[in-house]
Amino acid sequence: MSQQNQHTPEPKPKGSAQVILDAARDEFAEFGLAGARVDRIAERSGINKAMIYYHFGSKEKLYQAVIDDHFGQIAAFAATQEFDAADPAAIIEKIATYMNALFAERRSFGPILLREVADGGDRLKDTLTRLVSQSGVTARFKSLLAFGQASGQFREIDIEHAIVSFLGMNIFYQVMAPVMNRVWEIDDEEKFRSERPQAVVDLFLHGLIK
Amino acid sequence: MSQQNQHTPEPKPKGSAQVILDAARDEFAEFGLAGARVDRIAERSGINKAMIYYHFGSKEKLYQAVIDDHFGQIAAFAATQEFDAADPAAIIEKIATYMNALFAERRSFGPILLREVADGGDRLKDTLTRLVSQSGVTARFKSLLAFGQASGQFREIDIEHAIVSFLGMNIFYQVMAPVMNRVWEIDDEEKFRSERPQAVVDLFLHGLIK
DNA sequence: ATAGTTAAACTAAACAGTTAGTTATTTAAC
DNA sequence: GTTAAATAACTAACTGTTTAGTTTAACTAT
Repeated sequence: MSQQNQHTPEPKPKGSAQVILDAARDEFAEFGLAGARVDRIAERSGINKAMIYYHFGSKEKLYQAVIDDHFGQIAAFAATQEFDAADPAAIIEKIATYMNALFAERRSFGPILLREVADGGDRLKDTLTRLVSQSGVTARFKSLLAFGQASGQFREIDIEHAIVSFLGMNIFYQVMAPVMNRVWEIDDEEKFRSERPQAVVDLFLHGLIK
Repeated sequence: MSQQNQHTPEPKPKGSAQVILDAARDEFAEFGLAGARVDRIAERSGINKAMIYYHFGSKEKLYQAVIDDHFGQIAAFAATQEFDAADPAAIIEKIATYMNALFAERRSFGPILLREVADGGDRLKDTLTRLVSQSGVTARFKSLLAFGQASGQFREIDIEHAIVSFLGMNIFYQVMAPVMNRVWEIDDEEKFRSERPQAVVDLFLHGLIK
């Protein structure tokens, strides 16, 4: 049964709080916290403005709820993943592919992230720090590179800088795409985007290897 | 008369349009176009609000003027640079160092760029496209990589992806610093920032070499 | 005269947040 | 199992404030 067929008397596909959250996500991605209009979120969601205040209390709290929702979903996905492979290259490729998919599938995430960082990132720091430390990506990535160095596969390089470079290669295009495409005359965005993880992994691994 | 001492009748170190522009740059970097307040720009600059409209016409036009001013200064600097070295590694290092210095010295540039990209980047595309094509960085970078490949120094790699990766490595930390520092526990931001160009060039070149 | 400038008061619109009241759904009492 | 009370979900209209942008009436230096 897809939704409720037959005898179920309540046809509620989504709670209205979730409908508001979805509309708010799009509004905040498009206009930012200061530029977003509560009336417009009400219009987009088809739900009365007073309900937004009823459910979320204020525009600011609604914005925070959107961010928490985003990171909650990422954390939920990350929790299901296993990174205990013996092959460093495979793990690196897996991370690159996941990050790519994250930005490709949740297009509102990029703009919200950019604006939030421009605002100083205060609403991000706690949630993101918790997500990063709980999922343990940094520690795993570090031990992975350290292992590669110890076993003589990888060159001696600064691990912190390598992580930042890896993240930069991955995320930069995903969030900058609208401008990059125009300036560097990339016509087929989807094609280029889908090629990215492989290109990143290729350059990164060659950069590491002795 | 508090300002003018002695005999100088015009104590004008900067035209007031420029003073407004400087104050507006900080305001827009901090709050974005929608979040910026014209009254606050007047207060910051110490110049009456009416003068802002006298000189710039509207908040939107003032914002565009700030962006044009930024890119104008970058273009002016780029015009003085010479990239005709025979050594690919030296050119790559030069570009990395310049990009680093750009974001380090003009801290308001990062936030404005981020917000502008989140807004779709329309106010950026024309100016940036002109700047990139006039300075010819892309063409030069491409021919540089192509030369390296032809001469057998560099591996066969996709040049577009390599450029995007290089830019990502360089720019990502510069604009994301406030959040990155916190999440990845980077204590000495200035030290890390200054190390970046070398780390980027090192990884990138090793990634290219056969 | 003219261009640049200031301070202050003003307007019209936009906006976040509220209110008073309505309808639906759940809970408890009989 | 029906009813009444309580709570949750909802609405249209309103309020008070903020804001971009204007105007006016002065002043200063060329």
